[in-house]
Amino acid sequence: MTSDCAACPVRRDSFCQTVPARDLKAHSKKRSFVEFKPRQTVMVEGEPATSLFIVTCGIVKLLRSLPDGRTQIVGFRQAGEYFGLGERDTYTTSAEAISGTRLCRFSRPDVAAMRRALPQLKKYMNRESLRQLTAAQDQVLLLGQMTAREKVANFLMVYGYRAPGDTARPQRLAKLPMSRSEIADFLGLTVETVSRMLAALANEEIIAIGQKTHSVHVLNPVALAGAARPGVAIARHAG
Amino acid sequence: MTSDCAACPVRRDSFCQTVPARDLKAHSKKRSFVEFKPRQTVMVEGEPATSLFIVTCGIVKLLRSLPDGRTQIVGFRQAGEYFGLGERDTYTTSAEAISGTRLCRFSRPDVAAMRRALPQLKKYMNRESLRQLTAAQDQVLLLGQMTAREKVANFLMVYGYRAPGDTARPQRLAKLPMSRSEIADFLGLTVETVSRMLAALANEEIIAIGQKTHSVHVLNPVALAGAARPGVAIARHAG
DNA sequence: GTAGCATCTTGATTCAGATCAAGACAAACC
DNA sequence: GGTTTGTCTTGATCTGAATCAAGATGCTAC
Repeated sequence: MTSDCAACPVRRDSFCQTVPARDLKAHSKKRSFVEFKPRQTVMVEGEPATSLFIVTCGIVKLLRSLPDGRTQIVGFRQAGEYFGLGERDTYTTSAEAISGTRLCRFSRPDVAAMRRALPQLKKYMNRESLRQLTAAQDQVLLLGQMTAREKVANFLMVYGYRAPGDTARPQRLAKLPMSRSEIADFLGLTVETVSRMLAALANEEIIAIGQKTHSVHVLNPVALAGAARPGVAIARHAG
Repeated sequence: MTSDCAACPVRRDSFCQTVPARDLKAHSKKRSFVEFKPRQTVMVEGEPATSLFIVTCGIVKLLRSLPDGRTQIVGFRQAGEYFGLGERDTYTTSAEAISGTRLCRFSRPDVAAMRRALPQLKKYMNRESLRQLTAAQDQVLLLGQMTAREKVANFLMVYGYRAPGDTARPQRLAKLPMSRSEIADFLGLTVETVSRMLAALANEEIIAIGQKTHSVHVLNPVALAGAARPGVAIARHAG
């Protein structure tokens, strides 16, 4: 169950840390790993909800769509987080791999059995769904009240984390795993506006944008926090 | 535990239906009812999270604020629903009574004891937090992608429910419990825009607005659903 | 009654962000 | 190499909703 991808940071309180792989194995009959390439669909909104997915490696986006094609990303899921089974017997979101992704898939009865047998798993899932609720409320505040500049700054505060082991000066951020249009769909903006806001922040020397890779480097974390409004941040992995 | 206010509809799967009052009483040592007047504050974002509240009667709004005063309503809670204790050890939202409200308050240890002793309560709370998550994602889609007109139409589809026993023709909706400014804070709009959109819908004879009470009457549910975009609706009691 | 205050509506104007349009740049292919 | 294709950036213009500003209406108190 542990991530075998050194680049994927796993939260300390995550699934993998809470429930050792061997315990899961003992109680799950149909556990199976699934791999997804970038842009590949994992599940589709409205289809029967049969599986619970746990991210082992990579990053997945959860999305909701309107009939006319407008799409909103309601959250991201990273290593150690789960998605899939929820309130209803159909999936309430679609899911798509952003980077190359490895997921652990459990059938509904397996999940029920494991929840019964492993109290620490049940506890983890309850805590995690509360965390996802708080993150979704963060996103509601962001979408409902913030300006485009504030939205982008907040996004960078949360998702522009430094890669582990990166000690370079000036402080630099890892290449964002998501594209400009994914950032836009998450923030309720257009690609053009996201690009303009990044350009503006770069112009103020708060960030620098990599010439070739489009990666984002934070030059002035304090000013970035100011642009995001102090005391306000969306939780990582909103959802 | 049952609502003693006939006007407050209680969902069939709600707290009150799931867990009989006597069972709760047996396991809770410090259970107490609290009453709130309209506009009275129940809890404040950032303060230590000590209580879980269950709405017995009335309606409560949950809100998040930015340092500069901008406020976003992240959800409403009605009879049979709970709020308060969540992911963190401080409240992540403030709560304020909209109508006159009666709440049932439980201390943290009492909640833990009851969850241990009453499996149906634990199950209800898990289900309910998943429902609140789905509702919050509905709101994210609404805030991120919908126009003002669509937002207001969706809101009416969900919160403009018919009062029980109201069989009048033409179909009429109960007076909305929340003010225009509360609708605005929930939809990420301004009061003026909400008022204008309601006026526009009234002008198209999709709804009628009560002259004295500002209550909203639906004249043409089909057209209203059209304005909200078919197949898209925010779940009641978004949260 | 009417005075005071809060809420709601309506109109005029402004502006942030969307839309439309054109290039710039990069990775993938032959 | 050159061509194709997709993503990103930049500029010009448009527009939906915010803002600013009056009024209208309703509620409460006296």
